[in-house]
Amino acid sequence: MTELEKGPQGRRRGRGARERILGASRQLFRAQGINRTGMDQLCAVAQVSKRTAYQHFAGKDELVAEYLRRFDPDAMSAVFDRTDLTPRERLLAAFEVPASGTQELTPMCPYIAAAVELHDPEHPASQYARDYKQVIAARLAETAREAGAADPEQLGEQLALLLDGAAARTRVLNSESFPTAAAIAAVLIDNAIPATAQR
Amino acid sequence: MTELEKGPQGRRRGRGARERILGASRQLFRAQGINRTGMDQLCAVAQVSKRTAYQHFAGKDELVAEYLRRFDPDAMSAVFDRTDLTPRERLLAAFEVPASGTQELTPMCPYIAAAVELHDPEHPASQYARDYKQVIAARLAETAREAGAADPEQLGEQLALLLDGAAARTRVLNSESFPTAAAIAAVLIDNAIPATAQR
DNA sequence: CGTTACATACACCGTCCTGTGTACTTACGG
DNA sequence: CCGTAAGTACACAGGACGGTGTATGTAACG
Repeated sequence: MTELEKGPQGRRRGRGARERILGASRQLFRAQGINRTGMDQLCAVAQVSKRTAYQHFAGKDELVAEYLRRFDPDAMSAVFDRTDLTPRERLLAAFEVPASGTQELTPMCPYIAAAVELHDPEHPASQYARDYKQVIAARLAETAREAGAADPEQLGEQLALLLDGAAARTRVLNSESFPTAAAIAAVLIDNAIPATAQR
Repeated sequence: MTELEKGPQGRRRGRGARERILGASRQLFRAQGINRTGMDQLCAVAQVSKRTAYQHFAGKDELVAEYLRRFDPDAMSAVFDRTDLTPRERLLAAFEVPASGTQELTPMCPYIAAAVELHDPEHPASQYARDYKQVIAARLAETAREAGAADPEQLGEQLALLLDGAAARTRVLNSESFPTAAAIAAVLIDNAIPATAQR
């Protein structure tokens, strides 16, 4: 399952090596973690020769960084760019569990996972993870401002912390924690928006 | 620095091998992570021969599990067993940054770090991490009950999520997040305790 | 057609890792 | 004082890992 599109014949390969490598990265880094995924296995899944992989990426570190960059390049625009919701509803929508019908857990936020696994704040991927987290906090703050929060920066940082807490806790406990985070978020949002701004 | 107590002469070693191994684990797993710490290096720091290490621990996995078990065996009793504080104050004290005068960050919660690094929910250390997190949530819930919270279980789970969020976010952003978590905790606690129970 | 950029197969290097085998030394306790 | 348990030194197996060298193939495009 999750076979990663395969051509008519068993033989596929051919031209799109870079994309196939990044696809395999998403699959394997999520399923096994970064450190436990060797380049050999990754190339096998991607149906790409090892040589080709190293012609596209200077090393595994660069591949990991690119994997993170590709993961959510527009920073949860599926939530923040929704025009059918009020700002307040958008803030709450950020905590909705994406998993639809399946029974599987929300996967660990890959940015946190990478920062922990790589364990080096100077690693390009760690730096990007930091940037991403700050962008998300900024977008939350911006939306909080639109919602009329008294201190939007603070509310943004608080909601960002809730997202990370839910991600970490879901991973450690092996059970969904986003509903708890959503409940907290509701309290914080109502507390942060002055009564005069609510409708 | 953090030299790990050294005897009068440079030669130390001798009898307390097991404890020295666990001491070195604490030091190195924290500083470098579990996967990036080899048994060779660990034995060198512990001043223990590799053979001795494997006579005390069946393998690295068992050592990691024991490292976690030894880390905080009484589940934050320094916070929860304080008799000089009201239950409400104890709940807030859980978010105080332990670092006193130093400028270093709160280190990543080793239980989350282990669960992410090992990446296997069946690993003994991952199971213990899960247990530990549940114990902490239970102690928070118990304290919440003493403080008169309307739904102590829920408040306990919420505060536990805040702790994990602060830990994860501190690690990713490389800047202290516990104050933010403490601010949220204060809001949640005041919201959860009925006015009649407050004083 | 021929050029060129992309991809492949496959062997291989050096390094690190967990873990073991063996033979030797030290120190405590009865 | 001797037996036993604890620790030591050191080499090495066996595998995974990241990464490279080389020579070959092939599809697209001018």
